[in-house]
Amino acid sequence: MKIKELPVRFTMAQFCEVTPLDETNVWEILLKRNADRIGVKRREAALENLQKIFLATFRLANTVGFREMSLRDLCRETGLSMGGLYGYIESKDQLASMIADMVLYTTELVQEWFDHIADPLDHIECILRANIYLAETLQPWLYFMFLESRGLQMEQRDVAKTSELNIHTHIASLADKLGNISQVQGYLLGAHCMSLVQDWHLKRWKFRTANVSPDEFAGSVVHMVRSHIAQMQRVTLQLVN
Amino acid sequence: MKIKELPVRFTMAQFCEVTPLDETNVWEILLKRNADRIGVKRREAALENLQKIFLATFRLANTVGFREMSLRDLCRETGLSMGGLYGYIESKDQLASMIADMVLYTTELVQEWFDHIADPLDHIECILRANIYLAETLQPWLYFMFLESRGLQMEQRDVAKTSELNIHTHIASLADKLGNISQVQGYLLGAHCMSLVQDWHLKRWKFRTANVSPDEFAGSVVHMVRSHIAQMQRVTLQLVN
DNA sequence: TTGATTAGAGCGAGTGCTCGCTTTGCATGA
DNA sequence: TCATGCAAAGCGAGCACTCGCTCTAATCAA
Repeated sequence: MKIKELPVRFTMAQFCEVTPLDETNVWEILLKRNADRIGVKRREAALENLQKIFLATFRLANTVGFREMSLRDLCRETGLSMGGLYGYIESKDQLASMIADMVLYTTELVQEWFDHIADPLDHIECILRANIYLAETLQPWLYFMFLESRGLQMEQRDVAKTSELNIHTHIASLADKLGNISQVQGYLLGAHCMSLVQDWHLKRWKFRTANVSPDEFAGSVVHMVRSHIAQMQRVTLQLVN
Repeated sequence: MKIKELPVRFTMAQFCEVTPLDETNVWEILLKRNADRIGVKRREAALENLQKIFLATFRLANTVGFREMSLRDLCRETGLSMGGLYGYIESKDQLASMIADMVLYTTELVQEWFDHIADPLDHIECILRANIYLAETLQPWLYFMFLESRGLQMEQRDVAKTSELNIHTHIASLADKLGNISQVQGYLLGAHCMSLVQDWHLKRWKFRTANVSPDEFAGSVVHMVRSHIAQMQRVTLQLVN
């Protein structure tokens, strides 16, 4: 199935079928995008160790924080030595940069997937669903970026902000197409959408204990956004008549 | 004006009139709650320096992060010396604990302010508005807690989570009173409310550049939540008939 | 053997915190 | 009014320690 064949109200399972970003080839993409910096030649070992390093980084950074996670902790957690670790990264900062790069790459990839959808409301629903399902697959990556971006170098620092603003203004411009919605209302709609979507990876602990599925969550978010827009149009029409 | 005299759709200005948490007496509360640990006796100087220390902490921690902010940075920023600083705090960790304590104190204070409001929908609106306006006054405190709670000691660690869960379940239980709303729907409503409210202090940079006022933001959030609830009840009724 | 990979001691920079010392603010007595 | 005395408050070099990172000897695979 291709992306263009997805129904508007697509599920997590359907999304996973069409996306080129599942949990196995994430590591291949990572290796490919940083091939020049990674000294280790044996591809299999490299993939395995990359996975170890990044999963351990997420485990440590997402519980105590990236800066307070020492490289000695990381070595113990991965089973690698200091020297071994430095075959894959060239500095601790650059380890964070690789994560930022990966997040930027994937979010930009999704950005244009639904430009073929004519109806602005449906277009918004697709963007919401895609970003929630993406946040399900890449949760530790996105969570890391949100919480640690302050500690990164200038270049990576604004990745999270720019990515957010891109989607935000995209949704606002779609709202503008609907008519009967003021500029401020459209702007706030965009903000609310971002907030609701990000909730899925920011509060993963909450939804896991409550046993809420990504499909239920996405359905609820979409319902809320659609109700909000419909009510705005209804009220404005009342005022106009 | 008393809290019980507030209209349901109260504004930021009205909220500021009734709340005992404005920007000046925050420091008095802070001093009072930590009087035993603060060595400095002269009240005026103490208040002034406490303000300097905490504002500088927010400035530094909210740009580079609390753990990577060194106490020497803090000294430079406040104009105090290392020894002078330690007249007000007993350790760097305890500086963070004071912030956590303050946040816990204020959020618990607001918790029961609107229990006299009978209509669940109005009750929810009041909770939403109060928490947004509170987030306007205490933005750096709440932002700090959200981003740094991982780095704190065990006791302070869950302050943010517990506080969030309290309001979340409170809203969910109010939704339950409305009838025609399933448990999952109510739970997700609570989650969405928290997410939308927190957006105001988490993305302050965005709303500042876009020149959105707290009243506009609160109005939009309330509109969205009310539309969502109304639509849920409408659809369920249709299914029932 | 030979090239790739690992191990882990070691380095200097930077950290949170202490402590002996100096400066400040203010009640007192003339 | 003004010198005096003395806690209170502030200062900052120095301590022990951890950090990110490097480097060389040992080990492994082919």
